[in-house]
Amino acid sequence: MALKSRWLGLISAEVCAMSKRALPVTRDENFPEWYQAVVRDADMAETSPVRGCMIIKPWGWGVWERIQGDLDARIKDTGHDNCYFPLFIPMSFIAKEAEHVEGFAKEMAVVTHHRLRNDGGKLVVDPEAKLEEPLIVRPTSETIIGDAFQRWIKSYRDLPMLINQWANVVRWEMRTRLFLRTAEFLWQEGHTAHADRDDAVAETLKMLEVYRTFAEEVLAMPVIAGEKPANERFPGADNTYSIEAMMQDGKALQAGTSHYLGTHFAEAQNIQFQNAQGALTYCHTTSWGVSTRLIGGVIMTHGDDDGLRLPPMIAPRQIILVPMLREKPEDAELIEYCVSLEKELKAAGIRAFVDVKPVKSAEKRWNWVRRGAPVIIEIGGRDVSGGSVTFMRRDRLRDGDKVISKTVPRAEFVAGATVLLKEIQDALYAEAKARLDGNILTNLTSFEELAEYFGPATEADDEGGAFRGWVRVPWARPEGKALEEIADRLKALKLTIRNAPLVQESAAGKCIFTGEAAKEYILIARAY
RNA sequence: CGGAGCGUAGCGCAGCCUGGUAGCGCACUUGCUUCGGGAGCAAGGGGUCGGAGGUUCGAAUCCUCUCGCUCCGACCA
Repeated sequence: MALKSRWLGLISAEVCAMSKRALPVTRDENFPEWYQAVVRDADMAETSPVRGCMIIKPWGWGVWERIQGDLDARIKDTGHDNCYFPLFIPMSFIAKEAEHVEGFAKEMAVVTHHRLRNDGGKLVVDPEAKLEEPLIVRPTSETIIGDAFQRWIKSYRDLPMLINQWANVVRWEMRTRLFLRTAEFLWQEGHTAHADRDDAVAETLKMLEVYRTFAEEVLAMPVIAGEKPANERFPGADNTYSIEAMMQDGKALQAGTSHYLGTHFAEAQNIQFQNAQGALTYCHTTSWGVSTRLIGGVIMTHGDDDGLRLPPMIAPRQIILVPMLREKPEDAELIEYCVSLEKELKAAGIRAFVDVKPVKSAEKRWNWVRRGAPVIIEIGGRDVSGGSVTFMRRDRLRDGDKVISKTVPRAEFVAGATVLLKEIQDALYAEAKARLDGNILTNLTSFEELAEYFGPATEADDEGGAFRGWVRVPWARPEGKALEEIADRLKALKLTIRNAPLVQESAAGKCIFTGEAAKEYILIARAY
């Protein structure tokens, strides 16, 4: 048994002998550590000199670009136009909507000065350069966009006003994790104004559906779309909807939200229009967004113990060609073969890439495995002479501990490459879908059973302890104080209500919290 | 901001208790040999031990303060 491995000293010799994985830690050993290892070893991102902020590396950025590209098209297809609003928002704007301020006040970055001064060799903030009104760095843009809407919207003929922007926002979070929660993050935020409630609610649900289909079709990440309970609403919203995805440790990840804001912002910012009868009326507004957090969701949905597995649709490079270079004259032939193959694949609309870096081919292979490239081709002399292609599928990398590679005639590979990528996309989705469907418990009828299922919230759970899925229970949709109490009881178990699925059968039985007749089912889970 | 743990080479760690100015594995560089595959041998490069004070003849090691990271709590896309 070849135990001479870099993992010795990290993992026991027995574990090592059993399998050699591309990451220093497995999901079972410690899920949070595994997550960080993937982010690092897949070259996705790293922490920055600024606390809580991240540097998105080319491979991670490439994924974001794919996400942006596809989602942007869907947003435009549903009638929205892109635009851009400033990073800075006058502090007075934020103060306009009471709940909104309340929700964000504790995590806002504030700009108070506009100049530095050299004070005896030391750079200091120039007290003379104090801004009359402090600016806050946008945590979201409802208020500054609302201010524009107020000027842009005069008539019912201006409605609906449908806009979107791709931007960075800042929320000064206490605790950050790369992609999942960073102080600065990237997102798109859609903002719309409508003549009436029905139209605004329809928009809110339409965009939720755009997110759902996007997550499932592009990210291969199955989600459950539903409405958040009142205590989880966006500050200033009448209704908040979310899509929730199940990570491999069973926790839920809110992957996107859509809000019906009623007339709260319209009233606070005087967004009014004259209706057909000439009467001045408040608009109903919505907002909706998804962020770089999606990338964290992709990692925790599809990653395995060898690193990331990217759905082909968002992989910056879909098929990697690794020539088995040996620093010999034949190398040129290998490279030529790879380059011409790359050309053929590109002609078929595939993002192919020849990795000619002067690095050992085995090293290159494992680097691409960790990064999650969907297909990795290795071309040696035999492939060149035989006109064949030897490749690995990242989604089915191993049979036991053995790496599976397959050799097929070159023409056959090229002809089937698009289908192959589609198969990988579908396989990743199917795997994740089976996990989601198979881990929602629906037979619990009391809070005690719920508590028993999840067990006491222990430290061990946080290191990849026992897997706990989600629970679906009937409830009576209590509000106000009753809801607060329920949230507290759940909180003690580290649980939250994720959402009430939009698609569900009519509720039967009694609310497990209040004992009243159930109105609907809700999902409860531990969450990110 | 509270609780716990941790900061020693790019990554993962040992050394700290019992002070004597750094070590291991992987990665990196060079050479030779290998080669349908996460190679072997040899020779190298890289660290002011998170930072600042203090104790001491002498500090990675002891003391104080500070900064940062990870996990948990509160908060959240």
